[in-house]
Amino acid sequence: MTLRGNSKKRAVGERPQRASSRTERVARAADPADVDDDEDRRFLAAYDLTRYPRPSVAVDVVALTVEGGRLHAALYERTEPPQRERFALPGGFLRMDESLHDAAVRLLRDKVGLERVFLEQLQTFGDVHRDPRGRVIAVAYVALVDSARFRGRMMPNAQVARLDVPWPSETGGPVSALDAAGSPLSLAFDHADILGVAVKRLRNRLDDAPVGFQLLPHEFTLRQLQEVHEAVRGESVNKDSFRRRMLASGLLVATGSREQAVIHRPAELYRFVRTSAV
Amino acid sequence: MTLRGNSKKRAVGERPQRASSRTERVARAADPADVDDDEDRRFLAAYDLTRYPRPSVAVDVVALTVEGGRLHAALYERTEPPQRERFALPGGFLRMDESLHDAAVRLLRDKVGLERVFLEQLQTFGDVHRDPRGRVIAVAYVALVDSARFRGRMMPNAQVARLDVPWPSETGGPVSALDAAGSPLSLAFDHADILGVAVKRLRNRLDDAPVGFQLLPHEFTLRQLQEVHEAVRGESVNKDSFRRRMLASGLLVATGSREQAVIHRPAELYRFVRTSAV
DNA sequence: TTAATAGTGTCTCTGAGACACTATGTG
DNA sequence: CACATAGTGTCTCAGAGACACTATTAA
Repeated sequence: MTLRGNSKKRAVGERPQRASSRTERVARAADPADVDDDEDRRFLAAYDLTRYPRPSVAVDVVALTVEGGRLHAALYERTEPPQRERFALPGGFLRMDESLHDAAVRLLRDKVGLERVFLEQLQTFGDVHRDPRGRVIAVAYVALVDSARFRGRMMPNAQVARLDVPWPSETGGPVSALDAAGSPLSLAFDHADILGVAVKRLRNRLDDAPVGFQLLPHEFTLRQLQEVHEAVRGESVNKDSFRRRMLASGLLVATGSREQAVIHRPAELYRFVRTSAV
Repeated sequence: MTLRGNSKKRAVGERPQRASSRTERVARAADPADVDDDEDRRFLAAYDLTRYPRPSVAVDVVALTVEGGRLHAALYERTEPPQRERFALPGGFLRMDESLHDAAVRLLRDKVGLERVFLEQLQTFGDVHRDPRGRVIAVAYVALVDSARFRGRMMPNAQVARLDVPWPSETGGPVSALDAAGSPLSLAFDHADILGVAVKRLRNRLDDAPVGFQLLPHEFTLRQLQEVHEAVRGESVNKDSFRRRMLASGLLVATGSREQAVIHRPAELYRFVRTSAV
């Protein structure tokens, strides 16, 4: 490894050539990719990341659904301090052997009983005093769920709480959660802010991304899809242009069957076509 | 705190009333906000977050600019292992007394010499093996900078490297960085992916958000703004409709003065009007 | 005057909103 | 049959692209 000084003067970005003679092989060993392997191995053997102060890292999941034309989120009443009796997002601390995404999947499975749902990173919240236990940064994820999948899965201290979004369009701001009677729930930590960011992001994504189908059963009518969009946006949308836009998007495919047991003309059932971009 | 059992049976979401009698004051003390204060204080005194394993948390900044009609990012050649001689985003570990945003501001100031620039959280990267030193999650920020502000501020082992984005539209994927001669730089860790997510996000935001002005000096011509948009999108945009859209957006205000020392008709200089939404 | 870009006027095309109309199920 | 909602046809309006034309500066 005496070539270190020389190798550093090598033209930046120069690519190693295939080589067979002795000198060329030495030159090739000076390529960053090879140097790393040897040098790093020794460096890392003596290196201890945990010498330095580290925050705790939590993963919180905003599991959103639409029920009765309104946005809802899964919340748990905390049974242990701190902030006992307040309502919190399902969450927990990141384990050392799982990725952030895997942690969100695990928490959704263990705390809400849901698997195979749309899941996407939202944002990381890192204010110094956001958690009274100490320095905890929270990586928030958003899950979009068909409301039927919640049935019977909620724990006794949990509920799917209706969200009250006090701002129009994509303004942003905290969001409050209401119980079945319409009274506001006391939210733990900065979870009202996290809910607000989740709703804001979802409203934004509705315009361009193939989002919204995840909040419905596998087969659905255009009317149902429109009601989901209206619930997310918090305002009514034009029926005609909504139909045209959705049918023209190529994201929907007609199943040929129609909805059952309705008092009026039954609508065509559609299915979501997952595009290559997703 | 013997009311705990009772207070848990209290109707969910019930609001505390203002009260003065003894019994009412006890009932009021059962409100979560008050319970927390007392109960939490004792709980937290005995609680130690650091008993549990924690990852390290780094903050990495993607400082983007446009030079010569091309996107560039500030990169540092690593002088210490691991991955010495590879190029990395300016970054560092989060301190316990600063928020994530404050850390990004500090790193931008200390490592790139920039202050008061547009800065926004991008995404958090948390694959288990993304850093050979151990479990490190990285919260990435994007800074948008007028290229003139880089002049003379770069450290000797740093450069503003041209980005080569190998995908069209908002497809996504890793992005490579090129040196002045056009040869690819070897990027450290998962920083090619982080750059890719940064470019993808910027392309998306260009459509709806007041973004792009941050990449230009305080006063600029419409032509300059168009070149920035073209550099970000990686494709040419229609001049006429770009002008109309920008002027109609209300985000620009004419200064009344015109550009100097050009070989042709000088263009009006505009300034960015920060809207209330931002 | 010429070169080069700034900036305007106008035509067409496309997509959204509005609205009237027809279609098809239940009771 | 009436009722309620599904679904279609068509008009209008606004914004984007295209393109021709005028304006203004330096050399």
